[in-house]
Amino acid sequence: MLRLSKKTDYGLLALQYLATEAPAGVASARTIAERYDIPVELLAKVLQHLARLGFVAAQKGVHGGYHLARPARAISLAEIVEAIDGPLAITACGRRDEQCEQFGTCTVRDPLSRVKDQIFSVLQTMTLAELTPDEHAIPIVVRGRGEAGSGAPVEAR
Amino acid sequence: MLRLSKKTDYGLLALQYLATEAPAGVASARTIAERYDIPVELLAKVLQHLARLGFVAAQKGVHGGYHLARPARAISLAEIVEAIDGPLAITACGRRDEQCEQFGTCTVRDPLSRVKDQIFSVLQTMTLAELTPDEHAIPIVVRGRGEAGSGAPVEAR
DNA sequence: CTAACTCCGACCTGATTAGTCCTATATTAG
DNA sequence: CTAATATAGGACTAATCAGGTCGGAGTTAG
Ligand code: SF4
Ligand code: SF4
Repeated sequence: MLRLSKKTDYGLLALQYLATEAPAGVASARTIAERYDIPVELLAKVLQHLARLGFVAAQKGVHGGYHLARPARAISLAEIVEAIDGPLAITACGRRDEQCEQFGTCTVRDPLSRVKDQIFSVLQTMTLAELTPDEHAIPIVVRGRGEAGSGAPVEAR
Repeated sequence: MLRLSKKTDYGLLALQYLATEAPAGVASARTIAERYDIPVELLAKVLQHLARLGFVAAQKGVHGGYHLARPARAISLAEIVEAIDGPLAITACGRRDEQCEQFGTCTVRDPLSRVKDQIFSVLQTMTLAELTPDEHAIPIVVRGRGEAGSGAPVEAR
């Protein structure tokens, strides 16, 4: 159904919190979890993972917590999604290793791969800084062939 | 992981077959299933579903089968995906009914909805006719604001 | 030193999906 | 008419994966 996992959802929520709401940009897993009513341990795991990959820095101890390790504008959605959900793939043949039964005879693999690249591109052009509802989004237009404007371009509200 | 279901994958394969390979544009579920080595019953169910929604027309009987009910150029990927996998949604709050626990406090719902619209737009601008690897794809560039890192615009081979 | 608080890694469980099976109905070749 | 072949549709089972939970290790205030 083309959905991204709840973990990713929570991750985005947490990162967005650290980027905008958190006092001094620091907050513990517990604080964030209570703010959004997320299972503490689960969010903790997500943050741990993000810490290992260098998105956030962790501080143990009594007044510890997490804070962004990189500026919000330098973190793309694509990075976050791939960090938590693994490499982006819309089909089962998502990059080497596991290839589906009909890999050899498949005639839609390449075209679908192109679609995947386009989706990836969409995710890559949006940064964490633009994720907030406050900051008015910059209009982004997806240009298709020929008729540029026709394809229902997504605009800022 | 942002993946579309195997059913959809099979559906695309079948429709693409009917659009290009099938002699006289007609083929039975069995034929297609054997062509791609897909479980017959499963593909049959997918095709039945597509028939009910008017994508293909079914002909029962000894030399029956399915054929496209609409021209390939008039069928977008978005339609097919939504027909089989249900309404496109990248989050759990995918349109009314089921809303997740943190619906009220969520601060990323709206931005993510915009992302969804963009992805939908990508799927909508691609038709079944362009799904074939033969037909050389027209370069499609997703324009964001100035240069998103590796950018990697999607090009025709 | 120790108690409170935090991050950390492994485990378990329920939901979704992929796949199977069985029966009914319609069409046509012979 | 009858046998073969095709769609139609439901119900059932198996496998996979995401969501959630548990106990443990490290760090710091007092
Ligand atoms: S090889 Fe073809 S059928 Fe298999 S997962 Fe990739 S696109 Fe789908
Ligand atoms: S409401 Fe927010 S947290 Fe819940 S599914 Fe939608 S985007 Fe995710």
